[in-house]
Amino acid sequence: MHIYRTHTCNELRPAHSGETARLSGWVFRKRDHGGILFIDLRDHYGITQIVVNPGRLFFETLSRLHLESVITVTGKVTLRDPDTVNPAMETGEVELVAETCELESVADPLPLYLAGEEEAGEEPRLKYRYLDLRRERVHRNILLRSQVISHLRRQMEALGFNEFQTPILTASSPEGARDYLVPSRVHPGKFYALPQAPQMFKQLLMVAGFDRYFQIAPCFRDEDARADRSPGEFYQLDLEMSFVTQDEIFAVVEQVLHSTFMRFSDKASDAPPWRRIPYREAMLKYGSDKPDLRIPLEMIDVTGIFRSSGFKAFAGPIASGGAVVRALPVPGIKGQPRSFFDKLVEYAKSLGAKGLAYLVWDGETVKGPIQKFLTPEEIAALAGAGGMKDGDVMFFFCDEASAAARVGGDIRCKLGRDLGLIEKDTFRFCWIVDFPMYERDSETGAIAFSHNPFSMPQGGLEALDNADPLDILAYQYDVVCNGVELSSGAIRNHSPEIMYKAFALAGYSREDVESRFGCLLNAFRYGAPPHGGIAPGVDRMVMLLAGEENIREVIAFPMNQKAQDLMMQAPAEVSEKQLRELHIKLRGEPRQSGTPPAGGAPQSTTAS
RNA sequence: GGGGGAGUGGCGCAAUUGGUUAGCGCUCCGGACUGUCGAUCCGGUGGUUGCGGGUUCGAGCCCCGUCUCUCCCGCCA
Repeated sequence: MHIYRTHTCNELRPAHSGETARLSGWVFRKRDHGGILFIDLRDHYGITQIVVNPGRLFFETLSRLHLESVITVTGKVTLRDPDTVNPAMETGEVELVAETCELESVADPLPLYLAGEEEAGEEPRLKYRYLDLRRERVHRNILLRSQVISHLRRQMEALGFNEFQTPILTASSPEGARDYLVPSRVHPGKFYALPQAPQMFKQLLMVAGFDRYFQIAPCFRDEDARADRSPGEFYQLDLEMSFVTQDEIFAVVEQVLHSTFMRFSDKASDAPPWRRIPYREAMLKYGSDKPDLRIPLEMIDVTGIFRSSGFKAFAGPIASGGAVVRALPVPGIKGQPRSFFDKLVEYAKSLGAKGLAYLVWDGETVKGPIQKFLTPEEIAALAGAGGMKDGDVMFFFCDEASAAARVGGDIRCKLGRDLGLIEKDTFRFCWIVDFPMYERDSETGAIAFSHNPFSMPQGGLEALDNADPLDILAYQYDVVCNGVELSSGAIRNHSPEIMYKAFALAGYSREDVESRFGCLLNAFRYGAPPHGGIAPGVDRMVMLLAGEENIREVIAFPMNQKAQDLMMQAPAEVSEKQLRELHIKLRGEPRQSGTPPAGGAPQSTTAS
């Protein structure tokens, strides 16, 4: 007999009754009746009830054993009496009657309680992550992640993609997020950077003629966390294809993601081809470039109706500052209490709006704070534009276009949540296409790349030469699911000539481009295939599939919001010897934390 | 860098407008119990209410500072 187990804890069934079996696992729960002891023994696969009868030498030991101790139990598989069957357990028709028992690992009292429904706070959970990961929900999430990644690999290989590795120690990229830097021992004063994405490498693999690349790629960006953004590192299904159009890339992503979402979730999922929404339309209708299409509300532009109206708070900014007015019609909420509208006005102000105007269609009349400023004709025009019926309410957002979109888009989502309008159990996918190539920097007023500077501008060189830069669109696209940006990609600019021009519009000289992107530029001089790609975020995909609101729930060992690993205590100080080898001298004194977290977190060092 | 929320025994939470000795569940420790399945019952240990100052006859609660966690903005080519 195997020294640890003959079966897993989710294997024994009535058919095994009478057999002698051996199980190993963690003591999940104990029910001690003094004369008889029940132990729920848990392993990766499931739970089996162990019965310990009185008289066994190990009865007393087991009854005093702490939860989560690891034991090996050998005994007879026995059918339970019909009235003691537990239908909630997969092994609930049988139990193992212990004859011998080995203690493999005796547990100390636990800092977290695992068998209860209530969940500990994030801090203890992350500090004792190896315990937290035993809990069924997180355990299942991590397993789902493993299966999703495996499925993605098989899909990609079936589509003729080859998986590559690219360097982790590489060069700092001059555009984009803050880099994580790694000092060089051999080259004093020089640094590697961890890749923000394998962007250049995958393009160079296309230049090298490999045609179809993919990688479950680790990406490192020193940016602050969000609920759906892990600080430090995350994974992308990075892919790149040669000799392709945007449509072909879309087809690959639609097939791979759709098959993944169908396979790993019971929720409905939009069948390809997915809706394509131009960036400008998304910003107008949804106030966001990652619209949650489960919310059945859309904004409209009503700037023209207010331009010459008597409502000076809107007409003034439209005339003088180029403000716009966006309207959000919401059906059937005239019966909401006054407090509902007051709270929404306060909420709008908290978002930076000056106020929140609205009109209520109530029977034959239209009421609301701004009704008295508008003529019947103007109100009729609004009713027509928004298709207003009795009971409907129209909210107005007047500001510079991006601010109006931001506030309107936020309130659209809030109303969707608060009014319970979000479609249940559904994944709504869309492509956001035709991103602008450039935008005006809000601080400096200069023209800057709005997204990826390596994207191919629509219209090519001719557009760069002749069009207003702010009107030029890029072959740049995002995949969005339920308001979560899953992926961003582009058809790349593979022409040095177009690249010089594109960068010139953003204020880069030829010399700048050559010094910063010389490698890619040079590669493109020796025969570069037209190519493009995309990189869906694996963590976010798993988060959506697992139904989690927080990305840490699908990462085995996540860092906290301040980019600390509470379990490994990273980042940490290093020895003077290590610093000396790396030619590094710290500039500031170590900062004294007021209260180290329980267990003594590392004191952070300020190297400003 | 900025804004919101939170911080009370090991864990999760409570404590009327500022008013008695800071309560409850779980864990833990001791005891009882032969069919439970979040076992039950009895008893017990465990707290400088994150930290430092202030107001007050009196502070878990109010004020100031500070630290920590979290959500958001900035940031994320």
